[in-house]
Amino acid sequence: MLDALLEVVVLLDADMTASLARDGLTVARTRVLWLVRAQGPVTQRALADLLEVTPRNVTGLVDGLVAGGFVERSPHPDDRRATLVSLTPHAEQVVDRLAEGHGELGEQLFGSMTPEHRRAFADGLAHTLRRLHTLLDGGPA
Amino acid sequence: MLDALLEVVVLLDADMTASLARDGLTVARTRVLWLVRAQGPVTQRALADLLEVTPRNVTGLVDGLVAGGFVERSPHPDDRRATLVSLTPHAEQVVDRLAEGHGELGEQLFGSMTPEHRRAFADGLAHTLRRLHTLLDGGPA
DNA sequence: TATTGTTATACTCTATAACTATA
DNA sequence: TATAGTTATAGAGTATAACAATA
Repeated sequence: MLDALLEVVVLLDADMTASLARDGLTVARTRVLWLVRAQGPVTQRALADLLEVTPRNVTGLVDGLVAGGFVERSPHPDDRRATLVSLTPHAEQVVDRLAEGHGELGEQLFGSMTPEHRRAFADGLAHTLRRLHTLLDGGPA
Repeated sequence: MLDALLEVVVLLDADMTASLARDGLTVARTRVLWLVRAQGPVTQRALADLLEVTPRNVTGLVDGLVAGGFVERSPHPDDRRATLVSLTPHAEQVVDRLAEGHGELGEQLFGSMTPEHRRAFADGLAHTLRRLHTLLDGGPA
């Protein structure tokens, strides 16, 4: 069963990577866009905390997104050390489309399950998630 | 539901990455070890085909594994162009232990499910896998 | 001619450390 | 002193292209 789950992991990753590549995006950069859309303009420091990644890494991700025309940097109005990152209109469109695709993918993956199967599968996922959180948080180092 | 599945993806990846790091391994290099264990000594060309990765990439992966003492290169007996990659005794031990850990992880994730739940979840995974294969193989480009 | 594996080069994601400008 | 973001440096995974040795 773990093998099936791991195969799902691999295929989902391949599907998402290929899909994003068509828009000139990567998984890591798309996570940034997703956060900025949810939060509105944010500092790079906040992005680093939310992504659980170093500030240096955020610099690189934002550099790539600026070069691709997905985000813009602007000075923070109150703190001259800080930079605000915001979506361009183009990125807003792209991310909206990605959100639609997200819904469609769910429909394609689970839409043909019967309601009972879907509920049973959701239960299994919830169970697995709880176990994984236990492993990662409280598990043996 | 897709969100739960994606969270499982992220956490599983984090768990495996952390676990492998304790042995001085990465996910990509471990895939090589896994294949070599299954196949016996193989050429780098064969590894490139099996991993669906470029030959140049295999050179790098094998370089890293040689440096870590996990694999050895030896000349192919019949084809002087080719190189055979084989596991060191140390790697055999490590991979055996990883295989045990694989079993334990399955037990930790699914062992506390009731048999009916486990079967239902396995069904859901199989369904999802079929849909993913359809998407990736025959899906719209 | 075709194949095996390499060097050369490049891009992405990630990290630590040192530094600048600001708070 | 502390914080925000940068440059400098490094390692890992991935790719294409050119090339040498061999088939």
